[in-house]
Amino acid sequence: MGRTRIRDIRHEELISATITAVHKRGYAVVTMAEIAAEAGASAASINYYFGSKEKLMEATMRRLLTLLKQAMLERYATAKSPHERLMAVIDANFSDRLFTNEQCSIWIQFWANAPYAESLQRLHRINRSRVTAHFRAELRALVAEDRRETLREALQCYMDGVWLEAAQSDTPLNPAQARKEAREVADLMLVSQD
Amino acid sequence: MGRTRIRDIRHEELISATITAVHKRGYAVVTMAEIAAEAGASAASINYYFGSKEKLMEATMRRLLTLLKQAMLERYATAKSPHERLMAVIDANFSDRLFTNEQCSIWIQFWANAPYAESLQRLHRINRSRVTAHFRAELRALVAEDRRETLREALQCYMDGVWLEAAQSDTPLNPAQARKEAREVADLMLVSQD
DNA sequence: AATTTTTAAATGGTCATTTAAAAAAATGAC
DNA sequence: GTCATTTTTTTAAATGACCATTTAAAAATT
Repeated sequence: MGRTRIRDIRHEELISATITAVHKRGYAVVTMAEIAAEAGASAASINYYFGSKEKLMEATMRRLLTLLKQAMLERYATAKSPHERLMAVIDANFSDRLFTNEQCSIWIQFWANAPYAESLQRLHRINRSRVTAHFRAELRALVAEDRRETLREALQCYMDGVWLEAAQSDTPLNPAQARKEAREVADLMLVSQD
Repeated sequence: MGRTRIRDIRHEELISATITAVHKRGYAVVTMAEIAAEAGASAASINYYFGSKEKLMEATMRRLLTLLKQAMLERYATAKSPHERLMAVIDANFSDRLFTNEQCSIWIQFWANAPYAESLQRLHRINRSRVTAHFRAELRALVAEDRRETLREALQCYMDGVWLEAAQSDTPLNPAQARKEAREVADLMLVSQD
């Protein structure tokens, strides 16, 4: 058992601290010392556990992707129809756990820096592909082929845009409201199809 | 006449160089020396003309906002109906002059850094307010009141999302195609209204 | 000759990463 | 259980870069 216990705990702590510190200070300027302070550790220990600042950022982004994937699978489990499953993908993106100021903020930070760091770009693409695949699968049963891709693109861009706007907000977000609006928008687009 | 001629030329050149350099290297890591090299000048001359790196970034962002405003006004001039004016706002955002890899890229860079720099945040808010106001004004004649804000939000988020995605692309963008799709999306949402 | 523009070099500061040593935890023989 | 030994974890301090900004002087323009 607990062979790697401390190692795991420190990974958790330092990734958490990274999320908080990047949100507070911005990816562009946050320092190892600031992240370490946030976790009550020293900058040197980050390198002991992660090897470099870049690898820490990569691990942090990977954590965010895992959270989103989990939220998506959770909701998929109980959804029965294509329409319900489409809404499950939407709900996952705006779930209480994910749609917070801190996470929207850091998500955008990674997003903006993805084009300049191979490792971030890879992760970013994997994530987008997954969401695209889910949308395509469910829209197949809901929308005529000639409009399907337009609608999928529109929905995905809309969701990205909501996150982008949320990242600028300095008042607490309202995930339930965001889900409701996103469902309305999706239905608005689907209506003209039946 | 030409009293401030050279000054104006240098401002132009250095802002252009900033756009290119930030696109190439990222806001997070671009240096004064790189920007200067892009313009065939020295880092010291940037400080001579702009005072500091931060002020250069602010001036560059201001230039981008001016371009967008101009594109919007140009198209507004020939639009006659609310629907045409709505499309004018959309077209402006995806005009040939603005919807390029370089500009989408730098726009996202500024966007991501706005929460951490007072001067950028101010400019960013001014811009969003302007777009919001235009949309509200035109949608008033096109959409019932109870759905108006949802639709406006959706459209704005969609457009932001398209820019965000464009910034990740490494193949040349297609502004005409983007305009066509955006119009389709807008009409799709308007259809369910009449 | 006076003013504006330009830059090489100096300055001062910041930061990621490494190093070397200390502290803490685990191991295991008794 | 205890204590010496080995391994893991932690950090203070050193290192070596890098960079924005300033300075002082030269070059260009008026």
